[in-house]
Amino acid sequence: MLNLSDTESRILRVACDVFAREGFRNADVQVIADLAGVGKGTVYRHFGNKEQLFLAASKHAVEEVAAHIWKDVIGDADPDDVLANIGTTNMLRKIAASYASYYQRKPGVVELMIQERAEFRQSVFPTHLMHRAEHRGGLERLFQRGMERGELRDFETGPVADAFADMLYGSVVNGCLDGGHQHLPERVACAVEIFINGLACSPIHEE
Amino acid sequence: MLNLSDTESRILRVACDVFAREGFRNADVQVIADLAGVGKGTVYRHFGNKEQLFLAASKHAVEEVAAHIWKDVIGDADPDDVLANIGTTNMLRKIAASYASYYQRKPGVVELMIQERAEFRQSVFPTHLMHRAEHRGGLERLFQRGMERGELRDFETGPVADAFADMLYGSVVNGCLDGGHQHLPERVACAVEIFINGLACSPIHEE
Amino acid sequence: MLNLSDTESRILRVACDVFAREGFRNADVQVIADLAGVGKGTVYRHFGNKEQLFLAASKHAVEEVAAHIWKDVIGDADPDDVLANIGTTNMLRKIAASYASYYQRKPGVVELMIQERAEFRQSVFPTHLMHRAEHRGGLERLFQRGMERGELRDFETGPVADAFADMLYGSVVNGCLDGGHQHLPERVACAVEIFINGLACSPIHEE
Amino acid sequence: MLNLSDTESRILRVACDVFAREGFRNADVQVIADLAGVGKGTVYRHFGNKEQLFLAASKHAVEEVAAHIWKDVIGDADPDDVLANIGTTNMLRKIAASYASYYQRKPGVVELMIQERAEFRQSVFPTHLMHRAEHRGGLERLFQRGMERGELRDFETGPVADAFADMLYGSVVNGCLDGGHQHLPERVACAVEIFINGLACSPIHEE
DNA sequence: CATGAATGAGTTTTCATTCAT
DNA sequence: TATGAATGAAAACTCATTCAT
Repeated sequence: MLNLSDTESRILRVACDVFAREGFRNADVQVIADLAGVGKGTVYRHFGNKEQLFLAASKHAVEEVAAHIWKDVIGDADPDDVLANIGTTNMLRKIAASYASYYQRKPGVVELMIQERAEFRQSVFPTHLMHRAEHRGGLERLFQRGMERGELRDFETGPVADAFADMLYGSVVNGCLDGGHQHLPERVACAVEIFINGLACSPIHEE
Repeated sequence: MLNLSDTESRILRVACDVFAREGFRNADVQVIADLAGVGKGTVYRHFGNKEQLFLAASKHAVEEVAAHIWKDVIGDADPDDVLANIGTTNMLRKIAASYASYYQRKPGVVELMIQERAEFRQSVFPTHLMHRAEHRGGLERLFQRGMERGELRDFETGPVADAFADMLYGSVVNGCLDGGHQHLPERVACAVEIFINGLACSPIHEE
Repeated sequence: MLNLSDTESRILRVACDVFAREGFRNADVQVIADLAGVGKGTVYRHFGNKEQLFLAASKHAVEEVAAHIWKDVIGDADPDDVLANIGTTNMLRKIAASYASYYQRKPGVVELMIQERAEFRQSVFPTHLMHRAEHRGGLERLFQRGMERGELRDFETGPVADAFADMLYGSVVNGCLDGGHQHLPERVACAVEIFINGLACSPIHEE
Repeated sequence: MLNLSDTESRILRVACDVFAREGFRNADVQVIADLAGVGKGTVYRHFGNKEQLFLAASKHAVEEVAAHIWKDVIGDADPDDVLANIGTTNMLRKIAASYASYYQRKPGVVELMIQERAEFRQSVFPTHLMHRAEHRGGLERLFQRGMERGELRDFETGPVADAFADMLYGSVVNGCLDGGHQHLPERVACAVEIFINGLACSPIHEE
């Protein structure tokens, strides 16, 4: 996000790869330095310690995801126009599809997310990311609009946003095992479809 | 599952705690041995190495979850009778609720799952567990029945089972951050409700 | 002082040498381990960390000095008998001479004392040591006796003991530079003589 | 002593503080540069390396002590006049008192001396300093005069000067532990008094 | 002259694993 | 079979020194 020097972004790129491949604990800062073509001291000079390096790499990766989705779903258009044109449910489908396709191409970023959750007990991912992706209200706002437009049933937006994010998270984390990332788009699409339309034959919408 | 000596099950119990608290890499086998009241060599004699110890602990914990859910949902009754009595969707609700309540009480087990995914790139959790939990067909079988009974729409059972499991996984993993485990039941219940009934106002079931 | 295992005392002996030769910061624990013929881990297992190792080595050395002086000056006799036989001033001379001869033979111990003062801002040495050496009253007690016996002028014992110890300390520390330790006995003897008899021609004893 | 640029003397002043506080090994040249408000390269340009920087700082501090004592004891007067006026023993008392009061105010300088002794096995202090302080014969010369004037008993001046310096050194080094520097003047005064008048009741001057 | 980014040699410390008792 | 002392490979991190700007 902030201006990164050339050296810093090269280190960060390499760090993402190495941390994704080896995991946080297993990764050797020396290896990162070597692959980035700098001295180990340089890595420490710029990022302080291994932990901060990891966090920076993780943040960096996640911001790229957010930027990618935004570009994919909204592009240069006005978000409201897009929403008006395609409707809330299609918007959700597009977001999910964009998500899935990103991680299909870069499954390493999933490992980064998992490492962060495992080591630091912080999930950089779900809702927060979406928030950023929308640059305002975020997912909750999207659900809010959908309800106002009569496209979605009435729910509290918070829990629904959580549920959506949790589902994506679960799909991506479990879908990226043993090369399963190749089927990520289908896996996510199926989940989203159920999420939107429900599994049961006779919905109790009118309850 | 297999017959564990007294010593072994004590070690395993302690290992679960320590691995959950410290993470796999961070955990010290010496500490586990001390807390279990045995020598370090004894731990290695029984479990070979740290990795196998972790895997055994993880498996142990997950089997307890499965047993708990089975007892909670099925008890001593005949599974088919239970299903006939309460219906497929309520069965799903009960499974999810049981799950949530278990992890609410033992959030450490969630950390174990995450560690396993992070370190060994294996998710011990979702489908597999359900399989075991049902002691036959598992989740897929349940969905199969639901479709046959006309309670669920027609889907391929595999992807639906994945979607359900992914959703639970995501809810639990993200719901157990910063003491959030206290709200796990609500979080899971909301997700399941959406999953069953859908988010959209006008389902396209008939499309 | 406490029972040291064979391994521990070997490590300690080597550590004294290495710390004396290289200084605390400059010493490499690996070198100590190698010279002691044990693995580096063994050193850490027994002494925790470099700092504690140093402190243990320093304490060990100082206790040897104390034991040496005691044996030299008192031997197996009764301290009071010795004092009665030779008088207070000769006792001081003997203590100082024993001190000097010890450090003449083992100038490395002086470096240990200096390192401790420099790194940890604690002077393991002067009064304290004497205290231990006497196994009761210590230096102060000796001065007390001397005054009671009319051999010494009236002073507060505390400051006098400090002055005596400071003088010994200064002589030893400065006398062990550039191989000067060979002249340590003379240097110390001269200082003690002045200390006892004064430098001025017309003492103001009767003031 | 030599002409120092503004930058150099600022660096030196800061270096004294930092070395005194942290010790030689522990001190970080970067910190010195920062506190002096210059780049790290500038420090190296002016002083070559860390060791020379320390030695320069130490020398600087010691020269200040010497200048202080000189001013305190001699002022602008003629040294011989002062000596004639107050006598040798009082001169010694004044030197010691001035010494003590200086270190009482700047105990950091003591640490510098100790560091130098510990790291470089050179004692910048005792005799040498006095030499400089007197700008000729120094301490030895003073004792020489005292003997000629019949104020001091006959001794070899070298050993006596050593003894005096050792005693001051020991008092200052051991007196500056744990805030003990507040009592430095008393500690030193007592030692000097003993040094001058002797501890024993019946001096053997006439032996 | 001044600067401060880059470097990498050098050290401490940890801990899984072994094996003699 | 149980033990726990010994081991040493492995890694994080520091900081004096250099040198291009």
